Amino acid sequence: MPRSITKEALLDAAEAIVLESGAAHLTLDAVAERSRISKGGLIYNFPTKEALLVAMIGRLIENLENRRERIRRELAPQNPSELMIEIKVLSSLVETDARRSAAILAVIANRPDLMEPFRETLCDRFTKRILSEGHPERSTILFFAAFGLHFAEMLSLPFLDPERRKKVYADLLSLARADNDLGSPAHEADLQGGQT
Amino acid sequence: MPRSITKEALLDAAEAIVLESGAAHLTLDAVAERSRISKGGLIYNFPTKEALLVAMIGRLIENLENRRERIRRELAPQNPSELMIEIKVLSSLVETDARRSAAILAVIANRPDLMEPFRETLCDRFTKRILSEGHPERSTILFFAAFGLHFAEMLSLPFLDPERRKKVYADLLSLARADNDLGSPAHEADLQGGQT
DNA sequence: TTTATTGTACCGACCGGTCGGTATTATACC
DNA sequence: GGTATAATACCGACCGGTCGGTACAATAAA
Repeated sequence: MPRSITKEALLDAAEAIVLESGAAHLTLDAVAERSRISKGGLIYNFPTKEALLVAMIGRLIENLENRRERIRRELAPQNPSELMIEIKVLSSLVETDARRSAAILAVIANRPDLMEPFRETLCDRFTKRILSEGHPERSTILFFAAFGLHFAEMLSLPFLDPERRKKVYADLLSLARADNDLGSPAHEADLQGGQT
Repeated sequence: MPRSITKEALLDAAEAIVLESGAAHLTLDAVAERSRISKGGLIYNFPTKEALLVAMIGRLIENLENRRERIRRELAPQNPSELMIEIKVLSSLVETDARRSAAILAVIANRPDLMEPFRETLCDRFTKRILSEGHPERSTILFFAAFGLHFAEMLSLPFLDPERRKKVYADLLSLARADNDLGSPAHEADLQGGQT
């Protein structure tokens, strides 16, 4: 049990507040009231607001990594590129989950410095894994398209209706798959076994 | 003279605070202190915090639209698509300008509702103009790639070093140009004259 | 009893905003 | 010209209220 029920409820409440009212309204009292847990209970579980913010990013990263591993297993038979996995991860975040990521905005707003670990995780994955695969120019474009799409959703910018968005993610994935199949038909073993 | 020197100084200070310390630290006292204008002076120019936030988005939109018009004039000989213009606009925001856009985060954090006009502007431009041009699937991918790249820069996610980023923007632009040249070689007049 | 957890009253710092006042300049009247 | 009037731009002390955080008594679990 990595986190208690109480902690989860508090984090849920915090996310909900950010979504509904903006990061500026994320106050300890508001979190306590919304979760129907007393302020004392909140402070017991998260001694400072910083601890709460850290836990919020933590849960977000955890959620993303769980998805990624699940999708990695699901796609394994196709011998997928890291880019394909990443696109699948982002597209798997339906509206609700995508908007939950907006909790990051609360962290950026309150304590930009706490973003550092997340920044590193994200960028490392990109540079070390995706860029090192075949055809970095195309991969970069596909990655940023998926990333941009995700951010648009996160800020609920209604560029695209759900069906169209799904279609775009599908397009991105099939383009990535095409690159992957085309780029390295001979050394499948490298991608599978390589663990850098 | 659309805005006074004082107002500009106050908006500069507000942007700087958001960049350095996060939206939560954007307080009236902080803006006054940083701009070395008294709190009274600040309130004289922006009667409420909301007015300050509105002016912040206003200046951002203004800046973007000025760039767009300038770039539209510059590219006019090439008979550019809206997508090309949009990519050029985003790529013209060098690091400093891109990070200044992060002032939007302050608005989202403090008063998400004030984003509405900006949201509409952005999405209208996309759906009405870019999507209506030839080959919407490719345009969508190119647009979101540019958008994602911009957002990454805004949040100073160091995915790419400056040279690489420039290269990606150049790639996006040449792809957009290829689509544009290929898509409508016969009816240039339509794109030029059509004013919907 | 000990320990873990919760509820609540409270504190001082800080927040957005008000208000009485000042400095400067332009205009009006004599 | 000299002086009263007024508009503009700005100043900074202050107010009511909110914030993150503390103190501590009450309760539950062992």
